[in-house]
Amino acid sequence: MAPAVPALRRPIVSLHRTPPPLQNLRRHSFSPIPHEEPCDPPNSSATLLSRAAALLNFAAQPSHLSQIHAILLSSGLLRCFPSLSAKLFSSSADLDLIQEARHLLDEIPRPSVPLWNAAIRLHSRHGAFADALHIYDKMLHQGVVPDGLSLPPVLKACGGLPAPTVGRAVHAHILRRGFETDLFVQNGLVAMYAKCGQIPCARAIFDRLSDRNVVSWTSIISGCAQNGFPLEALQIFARMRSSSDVRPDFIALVSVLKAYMDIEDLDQGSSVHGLVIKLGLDDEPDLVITLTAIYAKCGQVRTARSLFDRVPSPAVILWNAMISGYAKNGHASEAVELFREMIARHIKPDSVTIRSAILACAQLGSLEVGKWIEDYAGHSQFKDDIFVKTSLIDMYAKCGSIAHAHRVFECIPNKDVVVWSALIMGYGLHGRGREAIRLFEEMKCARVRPNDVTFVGLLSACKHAGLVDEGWKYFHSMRHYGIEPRHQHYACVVDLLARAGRLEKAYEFVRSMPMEPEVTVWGALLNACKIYGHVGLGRYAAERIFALEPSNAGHYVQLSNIYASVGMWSDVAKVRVLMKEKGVTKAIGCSLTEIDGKLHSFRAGDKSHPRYKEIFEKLAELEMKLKKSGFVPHMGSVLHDLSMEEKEESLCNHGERIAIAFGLISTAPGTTLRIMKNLRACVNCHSATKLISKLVGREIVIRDINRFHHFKDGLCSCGDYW
DNA sequence: CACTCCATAT
Repeated sequence: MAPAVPALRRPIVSLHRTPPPLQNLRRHSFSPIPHEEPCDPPNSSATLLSRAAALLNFAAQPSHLSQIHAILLSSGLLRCFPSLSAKLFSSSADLDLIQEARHLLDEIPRPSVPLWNAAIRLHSRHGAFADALHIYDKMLHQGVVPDGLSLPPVLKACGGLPAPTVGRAVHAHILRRGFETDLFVQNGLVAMYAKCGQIPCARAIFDRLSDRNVVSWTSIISGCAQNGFPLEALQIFARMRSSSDVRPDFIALVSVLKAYMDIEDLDQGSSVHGLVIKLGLDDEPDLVITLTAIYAKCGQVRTARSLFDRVPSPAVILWNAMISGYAKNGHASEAVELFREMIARHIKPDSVTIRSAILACAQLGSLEVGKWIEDYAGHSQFKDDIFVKTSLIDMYAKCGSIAHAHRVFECIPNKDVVVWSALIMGYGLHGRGREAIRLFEEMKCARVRPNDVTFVGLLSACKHAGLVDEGWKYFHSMRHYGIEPRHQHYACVVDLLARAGRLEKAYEFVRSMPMEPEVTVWGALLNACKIYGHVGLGRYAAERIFALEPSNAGHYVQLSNIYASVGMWSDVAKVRVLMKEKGVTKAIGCSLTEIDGKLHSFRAGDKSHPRYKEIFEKLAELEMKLKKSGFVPHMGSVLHDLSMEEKEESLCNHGERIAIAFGLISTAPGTTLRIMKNLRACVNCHSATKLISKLVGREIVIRDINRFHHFKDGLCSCGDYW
């Protein structure tokens, strides 16, 4: 069978014009391969053969190689000189041309062991594990005896399979062949078992090693770190430091940092940073990437950025670490900005970059920037990437346009469970629970199996829409799918029960949980207690929360609101004192709105905007209209009795309303206003906005920290429960 | 021979 030869755009003669190989060839005058005589030589074949053999040494680009391949085929040389096939094979392997190498291997009558090894290594290195194993199998079937270099890539391929079955067979094979003393093979075994999740096996082999080099230690450490055992990884690293004089190299430290990243221990992580510097490895690109990632992931974006900035031309992965670090830690605009800088510098993003940039847009909440990124992704080579599409669905939902999210969804040919879950979650965010349920049912009809995240989406959709009975039913259907409910699921049910006013039942439900309730669960109870003014239970839930998460200001505010709703002012004051004692400060309320592709941010009584005079005129007009139609501030008495904290709350209302006023004067009548805020919607503001939507005949879409509120004709999509 | 960045979750 002839190997596939790519179509040539230019005539073959152009090869002879390609300067470097030919010039080199003339200068060095390579001798022809002596012992092989052409069987039926075409014209001047000896010259061609010598040139071809030499050219292969210089084939530095796939296009060179395929042209040489074409010459050899069309001239008949390949058929006459089998040695050229082997040479062609090695060149293809060196250039990572897997397909080409694979075809050539089949053409070679009796490949040597190094040739087999090269073929296995090539496939293994590129993740073509099944192919690598297939080639190994074929080698054995031809009676070829593998050497010590054959097995490490075979083991690597076994490690890429989900089950250790094949790996065990190869292990047995190794013992039979007597390779068990080869350190490289041993290291390969350790890594293989660790990757298949067989950590005890990996450790057993590692422990029995009489001689351990840096790769042995690295294999077991990274095996643990990469497979969900960060603590074991760190424990072994400690043993490496104390009981051996093997110096960790950059790869070992990358894995150690990854383990600290997983347990989010930045303190220890930065002490490893110290070690990195001490060992003089701080310019090692992979370590810079991992260090940047750990700082960014733990919220130290400035430190991460300073590492990033020290690198003159960062690799794509480093850009990714920085961009996703920004996106995940509330620095969405920096993430988008950095992504733009990357494009401006003509650095080609990969699919991870694009996904991180889309995530940043989702956090940013700007529909305009969101459309821009979709356009960008649509023109990239990742336009059909299901991961990219999934994040677009999430992004559009979080940017307030469920219609856009649905459009992306519709265009995905083979929707997997994550795609469905993302849209279900999106409908839930917008309070459209019925549609979320319909989607869920459609998904089941499409024979896609829901997972635990699907149920988080579905139950939170029921929660946001107040579909109590449906939520209860779906919660209990989880077990039919063999899904064990987790905290988020319990939290949704607690919320649903409490919403229906069944606080006692909700508490009973919390007590019946098979695990220790976490903040989300108590938080749901606390929220409901605020709605129903249930002081006793609210206080209890708050105490549990404070024990678990003492520095989150939102919880203190909730408790304070419960006291306020029933007029317990002295307790409100006590909460304030408690906050001061613990050094907890409330996040400053901030509302954003986007006009003509530009984001405008408004804070407490903000007068910094260039058009603030017009804005405040509009605001006064709105206040008057509200008063005229009988609007009474809901928490008037609260404001009267409280100082700092509630004042802030009231100012936050202003911030939101300033954004509305600004939107009204900046857009054509009837345009939907879109506003994002960093806190949850507050009662006073919420009822005012409902009325405003009616008074000015506008649809107002507000994204708070938890969900969307669609205000229209005096009503809100949340049904006044959030 | 060993390694880093990654979509869906209150």
